[in-house]
Amino acid sequence: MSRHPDRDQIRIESVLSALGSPVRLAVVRVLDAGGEHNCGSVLGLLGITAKSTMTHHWRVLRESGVIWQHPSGRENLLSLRRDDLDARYPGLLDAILAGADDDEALEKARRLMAVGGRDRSET
Amino acid sequence: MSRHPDRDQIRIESVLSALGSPVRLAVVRVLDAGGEHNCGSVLGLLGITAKSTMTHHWRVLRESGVIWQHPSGRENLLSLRRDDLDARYPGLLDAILAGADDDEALEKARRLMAVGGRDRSET
DNA sequence: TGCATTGTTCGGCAACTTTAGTACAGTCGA
DNA sequence: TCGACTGTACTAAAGTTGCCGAACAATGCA
Repeated sequence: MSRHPDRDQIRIESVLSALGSPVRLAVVRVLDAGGEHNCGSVLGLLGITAKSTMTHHWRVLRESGVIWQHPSGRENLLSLRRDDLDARYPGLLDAILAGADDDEALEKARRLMAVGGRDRSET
Repeated sequence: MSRHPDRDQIRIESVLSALGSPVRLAVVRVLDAGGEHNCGSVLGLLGITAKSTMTHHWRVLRESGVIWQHPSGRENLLSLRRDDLDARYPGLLDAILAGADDDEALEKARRLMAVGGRDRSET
């Protein structure tokens, strides 16, 4: 069931397209913030989504080399492959995570402006 | 015909999914290496592909905020939005471009090994 | 003005992605 | 051993992407 690529089998295109999805980027942010998670706990933090849907996303993240996924008891623990990603692509993950935070802050600020400052240009 | 996002409308997910494609990543590497290009010159460097296919890729790169595309005479000049990307996501573009170079070098080395060193594990 | 050049738009097609429902397999606790 | 729990496998529908040919628009040169 596994299929994790070795460190030197990771390709940047796969990493980028894996992270170029809102759901999967959110997963990676959760994993970066916390320690160990099982599938269900991440699923809870993201709000909705069916288990089978997430199984699909786990596979994309796993096969692109972004996460480790290993069974432990009846759970399947998830963790970021930070060491491998940092080794292959120094600064990439940090830049992406910082960028995601930045986007979120910017979005939040924009919403405040829309309420307090009379939004002028949006529909 | 344009539709370029403002700097603060750029979202990291769009950038990542734009660059998570071999063709578009190659385009960005070409733009990073050289100065100004028109559509045809990049198309030539990538080998094949129909013009209309590339028009599609230009749009993805343009609308995600990765490139500028502006008409000049009968050509359409392309350039990387390096300043905007660096401002929004410091280190991201450098990490990606370095990673792409690294992947390519690794791939090249692997091919040499396969010829000289008797490849053991591949199909 | 006529023609070649440059790239866009449009329509269609195949392949892939995302999502979810249902059924199932492994593990832990009672 | 039985049942609850965790997650995968399989299937399928809906949407998206990538690719291309043909027609079109804009420009510049002769």
